[in-house]
Amino acid sequence: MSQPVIQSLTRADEAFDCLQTAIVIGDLAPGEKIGEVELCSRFNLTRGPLREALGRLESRGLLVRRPHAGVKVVSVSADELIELYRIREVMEGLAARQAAERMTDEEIRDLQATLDSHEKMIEEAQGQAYYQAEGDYDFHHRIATGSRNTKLAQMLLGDLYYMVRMYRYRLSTSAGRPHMALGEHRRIVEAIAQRDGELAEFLMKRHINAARQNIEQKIQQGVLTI
Amino acid sequence: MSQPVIQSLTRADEAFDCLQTAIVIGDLAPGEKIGEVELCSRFNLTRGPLREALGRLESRGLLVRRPHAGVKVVSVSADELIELYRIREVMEGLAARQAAERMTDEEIRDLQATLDSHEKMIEEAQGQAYYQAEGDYDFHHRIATGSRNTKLAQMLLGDLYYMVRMYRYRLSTSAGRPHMALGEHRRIVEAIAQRDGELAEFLMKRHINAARQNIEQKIQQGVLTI
DNA sequence: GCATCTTGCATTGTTGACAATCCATGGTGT
DNA sequence: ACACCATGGATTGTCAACAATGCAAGATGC
Repeated sequence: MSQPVIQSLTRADEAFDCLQTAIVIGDLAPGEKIGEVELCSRFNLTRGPLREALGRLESRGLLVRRPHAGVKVVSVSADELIELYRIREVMEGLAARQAAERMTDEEIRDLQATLDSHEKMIEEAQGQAYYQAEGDYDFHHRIATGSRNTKLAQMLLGDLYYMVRMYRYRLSTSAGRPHMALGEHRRIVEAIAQRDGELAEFLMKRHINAARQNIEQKIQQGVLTI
Repeated sequence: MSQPVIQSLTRADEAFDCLQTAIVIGDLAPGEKIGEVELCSRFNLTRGPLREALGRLESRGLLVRRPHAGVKVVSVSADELIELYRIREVMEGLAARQAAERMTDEEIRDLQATLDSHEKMIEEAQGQAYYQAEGDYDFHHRIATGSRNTKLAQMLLGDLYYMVRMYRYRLSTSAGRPHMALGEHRRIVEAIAQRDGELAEFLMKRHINAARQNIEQKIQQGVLTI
């Protein structure tokens, strides 16, 4: 008998999730100053749980809080976004290497199947970059957990990705990039399937490096203002 | 006129600091289950601020919380400690590289002076590994902030170091290691002074790799049980 | 007319009481 | 005697009122 494992979500947890997604999808814009009472009415909470959630969000760096002065959503500059990608590069490189060493054969097959479905999506929904963005997230998510490195996965999934996703809805990937990214994903998985950790790390680093350059280019062209 | 910048610390901040240091120095042992009221009386707080602090600590991974069942200090296994060092390796490698590119000349001079004082300490207090441990922390701290990568510094200083320090008081570094570590530090700073980011990264990675192997060895020898 | 100080208001921080949940102990039935 | 269920106690989660602090608007002096 599998236990239900409902483990009654506490209000603070709900508040945390709500706020986090609200920030990530841009419902709460970066730099926006928000009052506690306003948030309470908006999410049907009382201030107790809300404050606990705010504390958690703050320690994760999604919002900043000055005593008696209020709380506002963090706004990362273009430079900081680039720095985020530099961090991703080394951390996900490590994740890929450890994933190559530790993922089960079944997980790898699943990953390959995932890429197949992504390919289909890209072909069918030509130009619909959204799927690719979600797919990209899915891919990196699996590698992070596949590393079997608890803290690494926690830092990637709990900290970095949320900050990156904050800006994803503005970063409509450029025309040819989804196809290219898929190819890079394919090669990474190939390396993992061959249990070649060193190669997987190298390819992953290059993959994220390319994504970073893509963004950097757009910022310089003025296409993307942050 | 430099502003006082007292910015009234809130009770929750105090609570957070108190608990964090209590956990780090081992006053609250890993795995120990702790009640809220007990903590309140121990640190002279009320439950409101305490709970907010607990939330923050939880999201940083220093303690785990099950709804209605209490909170206990996280206990990291030997394997997880090793994994922590793997993460440090890549992240601090990046920090060293960026520090080499961005630290001011003054900061570098300060860093060199710091190493000089460490050397003195090691010579004078032969065997007193504590200073070395603190010194080691100081060194890595400066490099992290010197990287000018806000998020990177935040992740290193706010997450990883605290977890590593939890176990530092047990990891009395072995006999010859302080001297060797100091030499490694020297070479890293040298590379930074020459603005050779690539070399700084390489040396830092090797430095942390050596520390990891040192711990791994001790665990295998059974000297260190976690 | 401009700057500075003061006062009032709005917002955050804190507190203690109340409600909901879990754990353990003791009882009962088989 | 063992297992299961029920009840009591303790602990956590939640709430609403109170206190403290910062911010802004208005008044006053230069």
